[in-house]
Amino acid sequence: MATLRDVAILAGVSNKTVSNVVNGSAPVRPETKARVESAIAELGYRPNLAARTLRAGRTGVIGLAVPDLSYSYFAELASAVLEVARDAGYVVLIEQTGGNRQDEIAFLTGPRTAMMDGLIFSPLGLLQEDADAIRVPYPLVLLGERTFQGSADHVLIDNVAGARLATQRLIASGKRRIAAVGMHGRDATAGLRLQGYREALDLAGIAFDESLVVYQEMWHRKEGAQSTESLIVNGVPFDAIFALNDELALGALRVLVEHQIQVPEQVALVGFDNVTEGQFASPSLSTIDPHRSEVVRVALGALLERISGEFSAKEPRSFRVAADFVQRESTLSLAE
Amino acid sequence: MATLRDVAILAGVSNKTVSNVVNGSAPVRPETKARVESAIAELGYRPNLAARTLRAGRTGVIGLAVPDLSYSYFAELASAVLEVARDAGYVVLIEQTGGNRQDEIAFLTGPRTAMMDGLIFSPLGLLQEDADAIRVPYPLVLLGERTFQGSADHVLIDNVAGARLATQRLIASGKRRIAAVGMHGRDATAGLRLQGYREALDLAGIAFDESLVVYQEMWHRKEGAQSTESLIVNGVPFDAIFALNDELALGALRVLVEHQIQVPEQVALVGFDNVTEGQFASPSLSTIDPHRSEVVRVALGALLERISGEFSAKEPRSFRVAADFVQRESTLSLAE
DNA sequence: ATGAAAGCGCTAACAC
DNA sequence: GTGTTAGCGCTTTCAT
Repeated sequence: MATLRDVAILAGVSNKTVSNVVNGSAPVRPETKARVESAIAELGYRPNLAARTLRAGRTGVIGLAVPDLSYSYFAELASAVLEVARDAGYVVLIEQTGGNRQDEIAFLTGPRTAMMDGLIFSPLGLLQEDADAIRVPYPLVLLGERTFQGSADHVLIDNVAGARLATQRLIASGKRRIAAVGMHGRDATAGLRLQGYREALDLAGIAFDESLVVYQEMWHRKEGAQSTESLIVNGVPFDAIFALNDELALGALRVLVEHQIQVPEQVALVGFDNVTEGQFASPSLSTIDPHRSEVVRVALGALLERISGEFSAKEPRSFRVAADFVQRESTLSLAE
Repeated sequence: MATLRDVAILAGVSNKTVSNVVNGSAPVRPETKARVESAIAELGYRPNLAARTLRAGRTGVIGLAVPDLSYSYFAELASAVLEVARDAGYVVLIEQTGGNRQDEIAFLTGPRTAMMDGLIFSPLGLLQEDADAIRVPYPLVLLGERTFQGSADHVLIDNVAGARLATQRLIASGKRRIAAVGMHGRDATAGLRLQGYREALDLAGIAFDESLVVYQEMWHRKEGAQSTESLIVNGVPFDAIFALNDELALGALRVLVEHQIQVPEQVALVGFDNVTEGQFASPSLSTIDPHRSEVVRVALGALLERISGEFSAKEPRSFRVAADFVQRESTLSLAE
């Protein structure tokens, strides 16, 4: 591999001049520049990033850590991060944490974060008491709902309001026995979404019925299917389902259709996340749109401000991104 | 940020000793080791990757370039790459090329590949005559069907055989008017899959009917829906659809259901890729499984051999991974 | 506008 | 087992 020095020798100039040509850091006489450029072409010279990084102290790499890229939601999130980061001149290192607490903590301080200028982290297993774990020696932006005390910036997704909205739409369309699918204590998201659900019931004066809450640790299509199956098998009467995410909803839909239950007439259905797939289900899936691209824009903006030092106050910042309802075929449309 | 030198001074030892402790490169007396370790902890020392890389000449980063991560297929592929690469001690930089030729070529030699020890590249727009473009100064493994002359290793997905198989299953179940959805000249994949389709027709003595081929540049659900809509609107009689990928198939399914066409009785449907989503469609989607995880295993294996120099012959290698049929509800099951 | 030289933090070769 | 030292390739003063 040719080095900058090789280019300098071939072009008959010094290191500095080559560097100036490569980086445009200082004006170079046109003829000198031409000589240098042809030497670069001849040798197939490419700047060594490691050396540049060693000098500059930054790598141009940001990290994105998500539980699992094979979930539509995180894949679409990652796609958005890649796009925005590229515009800012960064490359992105993606990491799958598996969503469990141990691995998430280990990752944060492990060697795999070593070359990142900063990290966008969508945690799942991390608990409130892990506030220490996120005190890391690089800029960090958390995605999601958790408000750790005094450490990293985070972008809050409006889980409570979104869930409330979803449930309210079901209620407004005349549904009363609304099942909530996907509750668990594994992470905060589930609890917050259930809270929104309960708030909507309260506001409408509908009693909360524990038998309508289906617990699931995982949020895949499979669990959505199982949950719905169990509601049916157990003979629990219900006229709507609020699935805590879209994948659960799509699994539920599959089972409803199998049982020839009319959606939305007999049972209406709403998910959460607005993954693309929901548009093409039959019937198409009503959902809560958490505005992924806005979340990404805000998160990356905050991260880049931290990296550049443009924003350097110690106190962490919170940004809240609103969520809204997307009406599709799986819920009755409200008369205007 | 503390450096190795700082640690050495605090522990009262030399650089080398600290390095030995950090890397286990040579035995260190337990008490010395303990002193070094406590100095590391006290200073919060983390090795500087750039410096290490500059010395060692490798970064521990591999790249993965795909057209777009928001396609289920590529997201699931990426997820597999991340997993296997992690086991091999590598981190992964993911890049979205957009699938067009210009950007793909520019990316290959651009600065964004500079820190990669090697690259796994799933091209779309690249043409046969771009063989030069893939002569890059780092190990490269191509995913897909293209056989560029004398340059990079590649892992071939068995498009022709897979498509033939899909079509044969439809024929065996009694279908005769099989539409092929998603043909185009944009990349080789479409042509190869159509070739497999035609081979199956020929073998069964069914005449190829151009009116059953629907052209689409893109392979999203949306185009699958449009294609099916157009077949119906144009009054083309058909009793089966072979969609060139699963997303097209899922879009097609949506329209079939909308029109209350019985699947598979009136129209059977097969896709290609075996994305998870197909299992939960109603009816579930029969498809060709290209064995993604095997593809990834082979590709990464080849790449790592090139990176380590374990395999250094100039001639590029080809690896072929078989594809097979997955029977689900969208095709009639064959009596045994 | 260009050159000389120092040094970013680490590892490896070589001494002791 | 441990210390000394040279240099990986680049950018960046500081001269000229």
